[in-house]
Amino acid sequence: MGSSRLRYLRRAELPVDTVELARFLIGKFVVHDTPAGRLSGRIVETEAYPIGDPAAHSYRGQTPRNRSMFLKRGHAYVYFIYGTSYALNVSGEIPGVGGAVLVRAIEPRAGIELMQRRRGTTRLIDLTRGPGRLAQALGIDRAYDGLDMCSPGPLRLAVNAEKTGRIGTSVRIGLTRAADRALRFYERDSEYVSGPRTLRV
DNA sequence: TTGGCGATTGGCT
DNA sequence: GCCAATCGCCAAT
Repeated sequence: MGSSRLRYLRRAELPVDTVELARFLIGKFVVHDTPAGRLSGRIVETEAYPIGDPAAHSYRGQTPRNRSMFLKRGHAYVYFIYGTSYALNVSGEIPGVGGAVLVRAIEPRAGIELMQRRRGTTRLIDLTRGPGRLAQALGIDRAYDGLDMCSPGPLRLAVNAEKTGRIGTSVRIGLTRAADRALRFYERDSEYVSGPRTLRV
């Protein structure tokens, strides 16, 4: 079992590049400490929304909604989409430059019971597969937008001694613009990756 | 002030 | 696999 102790990631450990960060974050952990206990999961799928990307919310410049994308790397950018779901991102560039990594799927680890309650299902596989689902399971909403995940606080990035499996690459999911760019990263052997089978080789 | 649209999900076929 | 639900954002009026 891979349950060795977690160590919080320092900002200096994060690559100063959104695409590199997207790959780096595979196998790392999202940790949410709540009054009801710790919720955590191992990141198995990400997408990069880098500088100059027409599909990125930051493409047309800073606005009230996307301002967290312009914070120094390691800050949470949380947005609400389709009237139904929140999505958790990690900013990936220097201050004033927009770029972020969408966390698309995690493997649930700590606080599974609480996640099941929040999600209204006990099926592990459906708990945190997809950006909206993992945000709901972890209890992340707009209140978490702008939080520094590399400083003391409820939401952190962490790592442990587990090895990361082979990482696959594909186009991103659900886009119309810049839909051809291979900016999605995932752990090949994970059961907890979202998206169609055809994107999983 | 407004309307078109989106980095999704869940339910139904 | 397909499609409706749902609502905040922002470019254009």
